[in-house]
Amino acid sequence: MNKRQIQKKKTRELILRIAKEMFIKNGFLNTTTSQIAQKAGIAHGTIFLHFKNKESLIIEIFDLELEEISSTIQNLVFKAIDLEQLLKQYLDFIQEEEDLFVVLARELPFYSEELRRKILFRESIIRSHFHKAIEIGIRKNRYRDVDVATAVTFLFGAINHYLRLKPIFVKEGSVIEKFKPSIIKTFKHLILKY
Amino acid sequence: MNKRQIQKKKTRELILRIAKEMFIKNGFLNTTTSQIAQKAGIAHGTIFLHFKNKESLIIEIFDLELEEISSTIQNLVFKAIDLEQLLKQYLDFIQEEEDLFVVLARELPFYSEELRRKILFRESIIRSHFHKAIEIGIRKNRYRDVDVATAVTFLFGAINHYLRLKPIFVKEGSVIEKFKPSIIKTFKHLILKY
DNA sequence: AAACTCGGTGACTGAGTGCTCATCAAAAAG
DNA sequence: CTTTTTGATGAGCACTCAGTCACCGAGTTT
Repeated sequence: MNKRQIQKKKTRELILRIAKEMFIKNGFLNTTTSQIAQKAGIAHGTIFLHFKNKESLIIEIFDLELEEISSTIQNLVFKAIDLEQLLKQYLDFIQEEEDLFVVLARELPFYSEELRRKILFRESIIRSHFHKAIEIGIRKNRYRDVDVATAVTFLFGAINHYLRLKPIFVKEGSVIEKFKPSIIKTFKHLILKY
Repeated sequence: MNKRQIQKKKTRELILRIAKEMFIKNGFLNTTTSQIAQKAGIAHGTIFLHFKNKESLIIEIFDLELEEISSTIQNLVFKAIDLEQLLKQYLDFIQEEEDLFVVLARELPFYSEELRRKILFRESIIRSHFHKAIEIGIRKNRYRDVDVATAVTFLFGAINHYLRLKPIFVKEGSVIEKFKPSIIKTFKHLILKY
């Protein structure tokens, strides 16, 4: 790589890094390309030299981000001994990346078809892990015979509820941390026999 | 009232009616004041003659709408014999006004502080009815000793989940209708002993 | 009938937005 | 050294939006 190629790559990575920071902090919808350029210390037009449009920039960021999330979850699934462990660790992970999950919980319905499908596809994989774990428990007669898909929706719905409306639940700090125990307890109530 | 006052009132009510239609159909965020004016067959400026700004127009519409919702729910509570009846009738009501509830589920986090507080206040009243009904059941030893607030959040979280992402669940028609039985069943699982 | 009032008008403003393109300067190629 | 290439620039474009204001004319008052 010659000087030009190196510089080009650096600029591209700078844009990705700053954009990711800003998307997570203020959401995708509320982050403008001018803001990104300003914060990155580059010209506004430079962004469109590296990315066809704002949409493809966000798509690339989410692709990288979702890939990372997926592999982290994949690790959790292998490590987690039982369903409670899985849920606990999943909530820990959300808590670590809470700003990102808050943005996703809020903005998802407003994203483009393509982006929404990608995110929901990843979420469906995560859901399927819970799905399987519950089904196994039911088959072993350890869990109640619940409607598995709906039970998972109850769980994910509650998590998203806390994330979406985070400011009314906590002034600062993590909302997931605050409600983790009651989420776990209630989910256990839902599936455990007595 | 003279001719002028009558005409003024008519225009005001026309704006409210058309705006409400459009807000419910396309959401508050995606409805512009120009669109409202065009559809109402009046000049754009006329809107701001009757309402200080777009925000106060939406606030007035929601105030009327939320008042109606509240009184309907109040009636449900008196009619409903038990918790299952209450939930069933509440879901029936959401189904009737599904377009509005879809918009609220999606856009709520983006509304102004004032509007959000108003909507959440009404929702909290509805939640409190479920809350009370569950608590009574627990005291009578008919329900399990669940964390009541979280159980209600699981329920409302799931309902909002279906509403927010309606297009991925149904192509057309009501998403609540489709999932009503499984929502009721799963909620019963959550609170009923066996 | 003249003067005044006021609801309604719509062109206009200003603050955005994503995106473009003529231009530049430094690096690469000849 | 000269020419060509190319990444970066930033003024500016086309567009959207909520909100304003000088003006009009029908309705009301005198």
